[in-house]
Amino acid sequence: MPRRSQAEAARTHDAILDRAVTVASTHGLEGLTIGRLATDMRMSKAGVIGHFGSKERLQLEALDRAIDDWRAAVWDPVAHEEPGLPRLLAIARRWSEFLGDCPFPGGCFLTAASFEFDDRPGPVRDRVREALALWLRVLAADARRAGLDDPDQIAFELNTIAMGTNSAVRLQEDPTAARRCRRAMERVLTR
Amino acid sequence: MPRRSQAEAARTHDAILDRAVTVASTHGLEGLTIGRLATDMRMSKAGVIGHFGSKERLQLEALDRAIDDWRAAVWDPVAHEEPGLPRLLAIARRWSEFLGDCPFPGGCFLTAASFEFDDRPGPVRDRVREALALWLRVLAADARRAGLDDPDQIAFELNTIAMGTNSAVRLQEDPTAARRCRRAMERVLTR
DNA sequence: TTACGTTACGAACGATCGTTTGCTATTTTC
DNA sequence: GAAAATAGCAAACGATCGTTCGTAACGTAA
Repeated sequence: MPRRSQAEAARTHDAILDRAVTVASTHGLEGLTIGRLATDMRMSKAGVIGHFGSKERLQLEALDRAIDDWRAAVWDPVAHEEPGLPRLLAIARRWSEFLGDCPFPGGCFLTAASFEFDDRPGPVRDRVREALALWLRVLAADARRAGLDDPDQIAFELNTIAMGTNSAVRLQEDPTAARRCRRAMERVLTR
Repeated sequence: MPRRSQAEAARTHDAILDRAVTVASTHGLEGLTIGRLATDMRMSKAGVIGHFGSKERLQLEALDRAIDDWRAAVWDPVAHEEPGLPRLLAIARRWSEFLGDCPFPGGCFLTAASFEFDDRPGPVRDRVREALALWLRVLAADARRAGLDDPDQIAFELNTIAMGTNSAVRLQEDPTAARRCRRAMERVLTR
């Protein structure tokens, strides 16, 4: 295959990332391999890695892509809601829907990455941690605005519910998980 | 190294499993490799795998060991408590202590395995799922005994809190996570 | 039109993966 | 005491890992 134009190369880059996010959602960011990605994309390994320089940078770009996707799916639809309890309730609804019917075949990418890298120092872990910490601050800020007691505890609880729900959906294949998730979150918010 | 007696071989077997559980708690059951295990144990790869037959059987034995350890650390100390709310509160205390100060360097093994294998069919996933389902039934039974509304929802919520707490402890290195975990569980039980 | 930059390839690198084979040394069994 | 069973090793298997190299083909800018 000959060289493509720069515009086409950018599309190739994107397509590789799409595939990377899909594969990593089930096999993990570490289980993601250049060779498999190359086969899937009908490219050479060198052609794939050439777009990123190293596997770690590929992992980081895939992670950023997944974060963007997540924000677009969960945060953007509710960002316009009134800050405080109304927005928290909207988040509870949207978040649990997202977990119950996830766009990635392996469930929530960020939850999986959290557990995969929680004990492995490096830029991937740092990035996951940063994204999660930001989200916890967003939740706590709205909880404070809503006048709820101990906003950090509220944020903590909402996040644990979401992570556990991912497991209930994927591992236990519990069809009621999304409903239970929303119910649990609403209980936290309205007690 | 010459052959050892059967009693010594059993000890070797156990020592390999100990190491396997430790390594897998941070690197995952898939990141666990025979070669690394052999180096750690100062054995040959063949000597290691000879005890288990295949990597998958090693994974399953390590998983069973981790399940036993977990039960000894969390369930056994509270099993004698009065079934119902008293035991659930004891579980909340013991479980959150366990999560905050885990014997494995990589945090709760079962939580990690849940997320690692939740989308990968096979005996490992089946075993994790079975163990978790059993635990959920135990929790729900006590919740029912306690007269709590929707016992399955209670079990679901307690489990999500535990899983999320593991992430807060490991990834966020949140020193208040264990306390928040216990508080969240008690709120679920006494509302 | 020429020169340069870049995409992507094929091939190879050393390392490591899980597993198998052949063997030795020892324990266990008869 | 002879024979069978077995723990563990050394070496090698083919496969795959991430990465590097040289090169061809093409787009882009001078």
